[in-house]
Amino acid sequence: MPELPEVETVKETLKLQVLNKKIKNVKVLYSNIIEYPASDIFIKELIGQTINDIKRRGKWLLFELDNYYLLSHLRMEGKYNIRNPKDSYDKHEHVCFEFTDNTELRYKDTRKFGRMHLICKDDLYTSKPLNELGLEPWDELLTVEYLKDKYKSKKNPIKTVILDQSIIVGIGNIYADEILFLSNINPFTKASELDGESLQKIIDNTRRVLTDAIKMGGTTIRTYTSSEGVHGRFQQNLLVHNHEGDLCPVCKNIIVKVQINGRGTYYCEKCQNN
DNA sequence: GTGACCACCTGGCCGC
DNA sequence: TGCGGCCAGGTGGTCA
Repeated sequence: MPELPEVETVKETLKLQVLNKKIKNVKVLYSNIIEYPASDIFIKELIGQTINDIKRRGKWLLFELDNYYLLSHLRMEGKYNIRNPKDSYDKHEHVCFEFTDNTELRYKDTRKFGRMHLICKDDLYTSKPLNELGLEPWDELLTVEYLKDKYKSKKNPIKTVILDQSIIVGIGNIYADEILFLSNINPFTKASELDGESLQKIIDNTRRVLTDAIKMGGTTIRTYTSSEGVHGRFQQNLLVHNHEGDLCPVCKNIIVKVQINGRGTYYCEKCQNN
């Protein structure tokens, strides 16, 4: 499933494929994907716009157009593919952007969880959804003091809180397990009970894990691949996630899987004792 | 403000 | 072999 490194990989791939292309028409085949505005307005406003740049904020892709930003969240299995207009539609292709050069960018999403917003350029960071996002992992404002302040009232397990996109963006279930393992932090520990040393480890290992994952093109688990079927290689580096019953790479204890607030969580009971 | 729970959605997997 | 039920997951909404 796309987390920050996967979105970064998709962004870079798309920049090579659709930059400076002008939208001739838009087809919305499953309107629930379009969160804002109504799909008929979404289509009308997109026609004639050119894709001038593609950025990323957290797990959101930001297509910079002439007058708008098209925001796209891939959620679980969203992906983009360049197609020929003559290609038949896959049943999971829900939105199609037709370009003036006779190519198409199609949004495919097996589970239909992905969402798109069309936001006026001036409102990008003051309106939903970007105004509710926390700090990027590499933001210099991400410090122990920042996390102490954000976590002081959080009684939930750190595994739950580290996924909170209003504090740090980009961490999903896979990387949360890896970050907590590298930080020797038990996923059940209440966020408010973490000391400064543990918070610093979370910051350092978040940056380390996500940087490494981006270098390797992200992680491909189960059905997820990025644009054009590019497979990430970081899954080979996963130390605990998806390793239930395997030996811990550090202490050789058995890695266990538990549920924390409904999320599958993999960890080593011996190494992760803080 | 916070936490718990549910809905969204479909393919894969498992047990019968 | 076929069927039913459960699971996976990120996010937003509702309610206490």
